[in-house]
Amino acid sequence: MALSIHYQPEKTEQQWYSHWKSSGYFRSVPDERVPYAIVIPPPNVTGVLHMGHTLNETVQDVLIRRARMNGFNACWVPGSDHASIATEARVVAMLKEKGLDKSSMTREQFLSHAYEWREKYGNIIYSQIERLGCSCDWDRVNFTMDDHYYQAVIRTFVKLYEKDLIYRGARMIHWDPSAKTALSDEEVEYREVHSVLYYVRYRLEDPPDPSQPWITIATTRPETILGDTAIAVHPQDHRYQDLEGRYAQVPLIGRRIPILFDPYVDREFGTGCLKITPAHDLNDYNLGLKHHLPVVDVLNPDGTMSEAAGRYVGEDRFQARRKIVDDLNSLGLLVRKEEIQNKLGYSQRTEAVVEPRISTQWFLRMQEMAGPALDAVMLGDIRIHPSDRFINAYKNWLVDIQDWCLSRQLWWGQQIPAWFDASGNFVVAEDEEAARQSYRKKFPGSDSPLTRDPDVLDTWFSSWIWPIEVFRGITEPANPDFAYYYPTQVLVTGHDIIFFWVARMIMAGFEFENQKPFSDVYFTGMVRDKQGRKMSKSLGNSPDLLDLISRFGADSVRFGILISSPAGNDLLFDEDSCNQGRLFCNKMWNALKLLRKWGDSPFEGGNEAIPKDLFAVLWFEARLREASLQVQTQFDGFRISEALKTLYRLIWDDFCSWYLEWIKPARDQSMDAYTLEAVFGHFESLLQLLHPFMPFLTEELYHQLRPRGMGDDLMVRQSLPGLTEPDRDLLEEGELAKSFITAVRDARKNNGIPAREEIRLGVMTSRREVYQRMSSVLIRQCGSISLEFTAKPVPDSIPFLCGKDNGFLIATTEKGLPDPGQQAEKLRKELQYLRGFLETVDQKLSNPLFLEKARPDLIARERQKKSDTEEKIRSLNESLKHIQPST
RNA sequence: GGGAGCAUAGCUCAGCUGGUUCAGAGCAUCUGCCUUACAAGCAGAGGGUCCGCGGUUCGAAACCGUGUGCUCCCACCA
Repeated sequence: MALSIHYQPEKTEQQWYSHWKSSGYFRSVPDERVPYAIVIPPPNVTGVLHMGHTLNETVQDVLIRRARMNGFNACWVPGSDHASIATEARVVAMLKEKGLDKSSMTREQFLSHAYEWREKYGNIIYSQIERLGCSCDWDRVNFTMDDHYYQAVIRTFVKLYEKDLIYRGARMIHWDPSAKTALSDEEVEYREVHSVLYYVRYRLEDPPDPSQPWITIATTRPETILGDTAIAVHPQDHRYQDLEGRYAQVPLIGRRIPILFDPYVDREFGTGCLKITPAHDLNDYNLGLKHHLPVVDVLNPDGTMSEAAGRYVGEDRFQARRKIVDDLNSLGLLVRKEEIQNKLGYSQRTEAVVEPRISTQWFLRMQEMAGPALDAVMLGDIRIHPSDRFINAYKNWLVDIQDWCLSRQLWWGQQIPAWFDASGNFVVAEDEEAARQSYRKKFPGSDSPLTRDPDVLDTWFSSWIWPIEVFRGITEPANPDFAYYYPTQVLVTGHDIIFFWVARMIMAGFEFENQKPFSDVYFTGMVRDKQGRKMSKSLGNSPDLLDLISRFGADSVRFGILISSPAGNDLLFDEDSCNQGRLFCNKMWNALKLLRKWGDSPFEGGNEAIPKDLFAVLWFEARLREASLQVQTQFDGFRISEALKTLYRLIWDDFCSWYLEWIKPARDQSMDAYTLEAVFGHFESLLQLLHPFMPFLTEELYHQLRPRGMGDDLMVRQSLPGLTEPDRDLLEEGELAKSFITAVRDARKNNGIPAREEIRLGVMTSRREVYQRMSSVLIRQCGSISLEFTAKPVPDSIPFLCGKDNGFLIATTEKGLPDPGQQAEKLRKELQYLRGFLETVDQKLSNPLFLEKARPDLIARERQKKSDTEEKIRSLNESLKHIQPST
């Protein structure tokens, strides 16, 4: 069957994927092999795969496929995250479109809509992961809202509560007015924005100087003026010394508030007077506590003004700000406005400006858990790659850790297992029955009905046990899977969730299992576009993965994202790199066509098939080993992108451009059986090395190369080329052959001798046997009819230099070659360079300090350099002598 | 305000233990080739103040200090 001109991924990818899947290759169960487990960072259940995922999943698949080929029991656990706040926001929006309002339905009704949504869209992400070729064990899919998982989350909550690590209390927290829920500190993103600083006059009561009846404060949030309960100045601020013990009036509402002295106030900022609104600012809250100030909350949970805001009630906070500024202005209380830069907190999920808000929530004490998590990384029990950048951040976060606000005022998630009686007493238990028992014990005699806390838990409180519970480590702690796979090997994720997820998983690992969750963490960079901008929906610069795959093929996309991905650095993604991947696929496809052609017309010359180009075969053998070792080293250091580059060069340059050309039979000849078998074997080794990166292409080529029996699939072939030291001499000789051929091509080009014009070659060398070994390769590749050894320069030839050896292009006809004057010029330049080089070497060698202090082997190397260079110069001079007469 | 990282060819980046892997790779550019696997290809070439300054050293792209310029993280200055 004739092979198509180009590789056609669309014809093979889906087919191979289903073959692998139905053959059970993705499935992993405990056995006697060493496990190699990776848990996927669970994408949001209703999300689609973006380029960041593409990078992460590809890296994971590369690691897991390579581990599988290396004989490990590789297990990649897929799954998804219920993503409480993000998903709930989307479901609410979807309902709104249908004319339904969350607030008018029961929890059960809402959840049934949410589950319906999940049923409808929750599997999209999995099919995209499949399209990418990921070898996940699909029998192990976990979802953070699965029954067992839900149960596990509840159980950990109860455990921590019983250890007194979870508490409930009123604190100032970050509030998302759009999602109407509390957030953790980590879910707030600060952005630099342009703001207006308003200078507002407050009337002083009984002013010490009646001509100065005002005190002016500066604020960026005039709408919170209505919640002011004091004004503060610095105790040493001479401007305000006479205000001690006096009172001022809040504009618009006339509330009487004290003027306090507190060193917290920055005298340099604004007017040096600070308005204090304990309900709406963390610092003010703390000052309020210190000075026993009342708290006036002027905002509703949805960000509108509350009853306390008087006539502004019901207005949106930003609307109210404008109105209040207008009102202050018309009352003559607005002194001036000033543009300033400041930072505002935004909700990571909804983009709403967060409000500091006093609220009763559930918190987890983190201090105690931070210790083991810190030690694990600092002592190297868990290794972070690349380490330098992230260890510090990790350390700082843990050292200065804050308690974790766990509760969210949402419905989509694990409902907090706390039950309250009518008077606010509560118990924490795994289920209602247990809660009742516990309640009776704790509050004997009281028989109030119990209602469950309506709030759910932070999504990250469920994902932090991911590496444990995907193996049922919490709900069925004694099960064999958990014992076998935990701890897992590698976690591959973006560095943006180091605190959200990675640090907390490490804590959970030690807290619940007394054991790290993984040994290595590999942080990928953020995927950016060509101009370095973050990929985002609003910029429209995030390519559609399925579209990319349909245009380039999954392997090319994998290639494209990996080749531009230096470890840990942000990567600038450009479609062109996928195209480069596509060209690479074609290159290999064409190599296959060549091999097939050779295989189709085998050598007819009898049994004594003497390999003509044994040198080439042995050289490539060595080169393959060398590259395999490099690749292994690169994998060991998680330099995945480098490993792919190594293979790319090995395949394109060494295999295709050199090796295949070297062994290519002459036009009317066939390939001998030995070489044929060798090159087929080499190709298979290359396919295997490349398979983790480009699984579809390599599997297809593996089967196209020759017929295979049942179950002989590349994906499960477990014999990666052995890691034995290559023959260094052979490698060096291969390089010599390459540079000789290049030198001849260069000389041809410089002297206008077409590639097909026959020549003879002469070489003046001390390594005759080496040249003899590769002579057939050199002769053919140089378009020569012979290679002659000569003791002195050949007259009327074009000389060139190859290493220390002199080479000569010799004419085969009477007509001769063009005037070598051109070439002489080139050689003179070379000579000049060599003389300069020799000078630097001589300088070193004549420096007594160098001879005294440098390592002996380095001195020997310099001496070698010197004699080599001198020899080259001698050779060149001699060649030039023979050219000169004719110029 | 605190901390971290980066600066090497037009672009994106390697360069690990200071010295023959030392100034590299890919892409881009230029030149010549429709050579019987591949023109989506082949062959060849050009291209650099290794950010500036100072120091350590026999020797620095690499180590130290410093300046400059980007990037990121953390932090409650209205």
